[in-house]
Amino acid sequence: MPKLEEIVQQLEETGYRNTASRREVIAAVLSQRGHFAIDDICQQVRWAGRATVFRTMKLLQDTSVVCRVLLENGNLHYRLSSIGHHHHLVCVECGGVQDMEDCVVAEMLTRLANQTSYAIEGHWLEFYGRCGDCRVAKPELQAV
Amino acid sequence: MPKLEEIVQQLEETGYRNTASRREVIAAVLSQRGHFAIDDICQQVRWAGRATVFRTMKLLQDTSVVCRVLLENGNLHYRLSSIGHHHHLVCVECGGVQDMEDCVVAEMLTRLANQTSYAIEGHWLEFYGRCGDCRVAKPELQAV
DNA sequence: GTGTTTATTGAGACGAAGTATCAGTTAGTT
DNA sequence: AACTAACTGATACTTCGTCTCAATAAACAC
Ligand SMILES: [Mn+2]
Ligand SMILES: [Mn+2]
Ligand SMILES: [Zn+2]
Ligand SMILES: [Zn+2]
Repeated sequence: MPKLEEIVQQLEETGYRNTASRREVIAAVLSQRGHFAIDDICQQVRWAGRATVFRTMKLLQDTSVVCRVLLENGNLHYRLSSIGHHHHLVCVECGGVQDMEDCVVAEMLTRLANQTSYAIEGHWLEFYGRCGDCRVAKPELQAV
Repeated sequence: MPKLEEIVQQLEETGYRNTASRREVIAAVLSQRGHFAIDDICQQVRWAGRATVFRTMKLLQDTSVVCRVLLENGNLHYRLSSIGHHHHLVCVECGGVQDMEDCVVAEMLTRLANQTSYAIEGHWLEFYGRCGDCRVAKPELQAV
């Protein structure tokens, strides 16, 4: 979990400038718990403009500081990420997210490469369910 | 691949009314090739309003007449679907889509149920790559 | 420090996607 | 024919994200 200074420095080494707005957005992101929408950052930020929030979020995606979480309703959220490529287990009740560090489909990629003529370049995978706590709280609903 | 009359009849049996607008939207959907956006339907339709197109598309999703295709850029498209649960292999160059009838992660679900406290209720999985034809046309780009 | 260059900023316009409202219409039923 | 609940569509609205562009401020060289 990198700190503000580390992130800024890494950006500087890649040629990005160390600006006050950028720092404010990154600080707001680092203060988040769980997953959050871009709009959450926009509201938490004082002077940084909306466009800058979007621009900075894209930078943080590219540098793997945050990962994207596709909610079941289609909304796109973000989340601090200390690991590389991974997938999510999202609780549809409490919104809790669990990282799955082992990529389930990695082993599938070579199989796909053989069975089809496609060259696989990427994939999107999210799991939805109800976490243990929520199942205890409302046991009447059970997965099929 | 169900025909218009079959779809309408199935909807009627579920309590939905057989209306002219609904038929027009469904007919437009059935005329599509490959994947399409809702806006494509809105433009192809004469009298049916935009709200009705969205409403009817939701019906067609629920009855598995169409499936959703999440494009790499985040756009949501639709596609006629004759099969049940499946996933997609999307060519990022030509937009071609190939159905993957075997669900790769099905076997993973029981493993997840054991390893975590989550009750898995659903998942989203899409693959992106370049199809055989596009690879032949522009062989310089190769997947890693 | 001063000046130059170039990336960056933010206000605001814009567009796409989807939802909410609601008075008027229509399908199915009696 | 009358009734009623479902449906429609125009329109307003929200949310998400991009684009533009004049103004600003890093970084760097002197
Ligand atoms: Mn994550
Ligand atoms: Mn499909
Ligand atoms: Zn993966
Ligand atoms: Zn599946």
